Amino acid sequence: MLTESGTGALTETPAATAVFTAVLTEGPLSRVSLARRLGLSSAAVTKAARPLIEMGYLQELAATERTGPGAGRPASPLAVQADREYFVGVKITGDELIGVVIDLCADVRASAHRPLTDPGVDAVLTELGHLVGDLLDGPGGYRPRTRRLGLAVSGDVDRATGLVRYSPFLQWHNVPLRERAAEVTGLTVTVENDVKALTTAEHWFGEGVGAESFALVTVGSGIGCGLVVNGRIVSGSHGVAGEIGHIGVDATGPECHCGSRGCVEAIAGTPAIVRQARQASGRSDLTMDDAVALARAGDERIGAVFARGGEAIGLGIAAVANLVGPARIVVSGEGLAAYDLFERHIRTGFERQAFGAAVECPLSIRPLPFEQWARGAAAVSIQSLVAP
Amino acid sequence: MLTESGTGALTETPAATAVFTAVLTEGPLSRVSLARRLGLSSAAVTKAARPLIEMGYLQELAATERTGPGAGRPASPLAVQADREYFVGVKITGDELIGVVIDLCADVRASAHRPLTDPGVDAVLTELGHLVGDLLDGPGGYRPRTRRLGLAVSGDVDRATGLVRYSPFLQWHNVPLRERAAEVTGLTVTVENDVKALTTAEHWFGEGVGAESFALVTVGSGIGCGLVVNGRIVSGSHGVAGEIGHIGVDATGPECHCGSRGCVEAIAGTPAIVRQARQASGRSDLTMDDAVALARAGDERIGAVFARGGEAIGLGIAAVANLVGPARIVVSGEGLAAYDLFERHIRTGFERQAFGAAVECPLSIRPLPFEQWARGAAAVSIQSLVAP
DNA sequence: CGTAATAATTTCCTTCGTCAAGTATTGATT
DNA sequence: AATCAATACTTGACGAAGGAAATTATTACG
Repeated sequence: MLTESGTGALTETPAATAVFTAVLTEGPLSRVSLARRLGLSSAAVTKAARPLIEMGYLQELAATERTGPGAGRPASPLAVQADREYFVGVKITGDELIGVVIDLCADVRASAHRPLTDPGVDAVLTELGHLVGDLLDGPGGYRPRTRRLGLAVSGDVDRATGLVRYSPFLQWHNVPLRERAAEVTGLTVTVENDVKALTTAEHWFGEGVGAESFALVTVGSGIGCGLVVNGRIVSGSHGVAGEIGHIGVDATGPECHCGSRGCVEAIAGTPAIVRQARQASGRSDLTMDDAVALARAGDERIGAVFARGGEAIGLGIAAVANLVGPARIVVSGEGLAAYDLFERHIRTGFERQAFGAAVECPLSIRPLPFEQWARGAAAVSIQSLVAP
Repeated sequence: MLTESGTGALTETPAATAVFTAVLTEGPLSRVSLARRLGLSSAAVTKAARPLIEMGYLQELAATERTGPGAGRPASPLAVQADREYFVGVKITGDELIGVVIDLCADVRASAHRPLTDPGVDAVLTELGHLVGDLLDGPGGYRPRTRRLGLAVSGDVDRATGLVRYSPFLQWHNVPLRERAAEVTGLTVTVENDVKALTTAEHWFGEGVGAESFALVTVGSGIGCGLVVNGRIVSGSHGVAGEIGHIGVDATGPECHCGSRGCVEAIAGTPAIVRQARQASGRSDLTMDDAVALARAGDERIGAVFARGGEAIGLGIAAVANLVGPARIVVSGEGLAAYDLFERHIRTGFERQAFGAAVECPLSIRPLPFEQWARGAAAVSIQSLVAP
């Protein structure tokens, strides 16, 4: 059972929030190093940490062996008590709900999914209730220590109010998802755009940790981009941000559904890859898996499709790097399941177009298990606990 | 004579900084409305404002007439005392120094310029000393109330240290400009990248006031972009940010010096416009002014050059809008002296490529007197006084 | 003139974080 | 072993910042 204040937020001082966030994201840290890092006195850290330890959110680790030449009392690092609380995250797509339970360290403890036959709001909420029940009342026994649920939805989402203004795949308009989901599940709900959720997760718990700015590029049927600048997620004033799918990279390229030609998405999106692979092979029933298999087996024409796609992605990434100058960039997404076919070409495209020192921006290119989308949603709910 | 603490920064509390910034940027405001706007108690505003009034930075305006039906004590709005302090700003280009004196409201009070024959650091500093002397010891008598100098330089500048890492036109490498300029002028110096300085000025004193995020696109020999996101300027981790000049908008377009084809800059930069106008007219000695005159007179081939350029700019702007979603966008720069020839086409290009609701982003398109660059530099030095 | 309404100020109080002093724990030196 | 220097952490007094609520100021309206 959890015992803190009613709404559940850790009602702490700014210093306590900073301390908890730092320990959460940057692993075990001694009080003194926290003080240095956060620009606080060590006394302030001691005071801020005490209630967090008492509430069981932080624990003191055994002293580590000394480093450096001098003597001195060894530090007793503060670490997150991972099992103190669990968080549910659910990614809602047009045909499936994917859910996970994570602990305070954002490690996935359980996962489940449910197919959706009807993307209507009511049907989705019913399924959501079942999914959350499955996750929390199953073997792990997570229910008693779980209070929060994060939902990730593609489209225009207002995180502050939990309103889904518009979600294209679900065809939802102005759905007050936070309230609805809270009714169904009894949990405190956070709703966030899927790409932003994933970006947040990566910023707090992944490769974006410590970066003042970074970008997450997702490759799938669409090409998206989440941005963190000056330590904060970029939201876009008109509900639009991170749209890199329709940057033009090849005016002679294929037509895009947006009306233009040679958009990144029209070359490198999963459907575009499949279409081009079918053309190249002459087999109209070719699947993505087939295309990957053929390319890996050395089919040059299909290899060229991936090469061209990778390069288009790289050019899009370069545009991001040139414009906002992130400290690092992560490229991920279902479309990168075949990342071995893409990687080199992404780098080629990036290096071709990146301006000046922007080429030095580290690129991480790796596939993304679909479950990570749900983890992103759950990570947002951790964030809402810590920094509401 | 100015009398505050040694270094000159207004050493205030966070609340005082917020109050002063709000009055500075959002015009006269009563204490109560400031309190509401800033989320403070009115008592806090009273306390924060008092020393600022005593120091002469703020003044209390006469009560304005009541609004609304009810009665009540009229508000006495706080306004900036524009003449309390003056600021010098200098834009350093490869062949000229442009300087201005502005008051606390960022209104230009004096301006001057000096040609540069030698872009070497020492020569520039000597000229800078003369320019500042001309500005401060001239008719306005600004010297006694001037302590700060802002410098705007193109290229990679570290504002925090005042180091010019690299400036392409000046061919400067790692010049500790802040220290050097402080020696020469005896003023407290701030150094900033020119586009960022202009963006900052627009954010605090221009059309960007009140916007949580906005973008300033400069059109000149290059195409640049300054960004404010979540209320803060975007700096770029590797010294690169706002580079939109090399987004590809037409793969069949002219070659660009960057090695690619059809970059915005290769189509719409001033040199590109001139080159294309020469081609279109067959006159190899055509100047920019000639091209503008011919286009305005109805020359269709040259008009098409501007049309194409404007559209390219619009496409680049759309990329910015899609990626960061600014609340508004200002398009400006010397290249827009002929903005009547560009404007419609910029909007066309923007609307063609802007994604979803991003088309609703308000675009301001207007020319930019060159002196504004210097004003931007001076505005940064105001900012360094208020929020160091 | 009172009275309601709004603005600004004052007083008192809480809270947060710093400072400086003290405690704890280690390795090195005698 | 005893001491010392170095580092980590804790404690308690203090100060500064901002809030709450009462007080004063100034208006419009009856």
